[in-house]
Amino acid sequence: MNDEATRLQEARDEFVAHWGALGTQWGINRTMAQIHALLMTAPAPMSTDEVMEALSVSRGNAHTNLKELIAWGLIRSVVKKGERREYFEADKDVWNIFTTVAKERKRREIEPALGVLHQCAAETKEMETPAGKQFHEQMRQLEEFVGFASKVADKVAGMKHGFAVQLAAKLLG
Amino acid sequence: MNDEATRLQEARDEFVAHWGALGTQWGINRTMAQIHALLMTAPAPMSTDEVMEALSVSRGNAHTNLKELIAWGLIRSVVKKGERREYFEADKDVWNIFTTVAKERKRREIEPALGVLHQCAAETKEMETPAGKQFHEQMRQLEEFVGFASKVADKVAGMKHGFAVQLAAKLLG
DNA sequence: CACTGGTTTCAGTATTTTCCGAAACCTCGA
DNA sequence: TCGAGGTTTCGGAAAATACTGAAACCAGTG
Repeated sequence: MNDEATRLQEARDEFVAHWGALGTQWGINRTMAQIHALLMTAPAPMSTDEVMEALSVSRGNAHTNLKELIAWGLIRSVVKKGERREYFEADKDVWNIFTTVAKERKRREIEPALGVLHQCAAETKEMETPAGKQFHEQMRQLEEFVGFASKVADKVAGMKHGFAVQLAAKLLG
Repeated sequence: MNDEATRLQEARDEFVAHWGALGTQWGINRTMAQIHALLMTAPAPMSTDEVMEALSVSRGNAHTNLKELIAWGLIRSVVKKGERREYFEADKDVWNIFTTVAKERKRREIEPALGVLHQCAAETKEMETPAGKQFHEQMRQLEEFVGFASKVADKVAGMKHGFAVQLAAKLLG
């Protein structure tokens, strides 16, 4: 039954590979997504060298993306006592992962958009011509909506898991 | 007061430029995002040549991205009667834009992920070792969550604007 | 049927992003 | 202060993506 170990390894490799491919779909670089997949399914924290080995990537690449994952808050480094090197482990709780990603995406995608829309709306506030009014109105509506989305994202990302499930259940019911 | 026309033009250019930059942040190509911004703020439908002119891009580029926007459902082509060439106009309703984007993103980001997770979970369903069980459990949880997200996305994208506002108001209140 | 105005495709080029590999850099213990 | 083990940085190579320009194509009209 050592066969099972092999099949597990295969399944894990598959997961890592596909998750990496998916990552590129959503504008996350492949290596970063792969490392995340790897650590999410690791039975124990892994060192930089283990990651390099498992994914066949260079030290520089592994390092950059480990730091990036830390910056996102998706993994953290742990120090095994008596050891000098760093080990990394991923948060495995799906709800935590979700809220972390949601917060980050909000910061990167929603907030800059709000800034642009707000400015464009402000600049055209006083316009009198139909064209000016129409443009302003479009900006205002977009700003309103995106601002709204921003608030919703905050709210959801701040929820505890149980509460979110309850809410969603009601929504879907 | 022709000055207002100038300022409006500047504001619009700014919007188009920034929206394009934002687009790249979310994995949408710059030109596509710019064309969308342009058409969202156009007082009337525009032809391919007008788009090329306004953004200083090649015909091929304009054409490709116009088709892509049509494929997403964010713009549509209209034929002015008596004219031979195609004109394009964007849906300007923010809620429509949102649901359209949401549907497309779900299709591109959520559905493929579900497939991968489902397969990895299935492949490890019968495993007996702790490592195998743990991996399976992780896949199962991810699949469950993503499936859930998928349903929520459907539900929200299918809502009428008014209803969504009502719901969100309750959520934020 | 051939001309005109318009659309679509695509090979090659430019730009952007990602990755490697190696050197520079820390930090602790001897 | 040196050396070993480990981390960080970064210039340039490689890969992926976007864009151009021009040719092929298509549909009405004279």
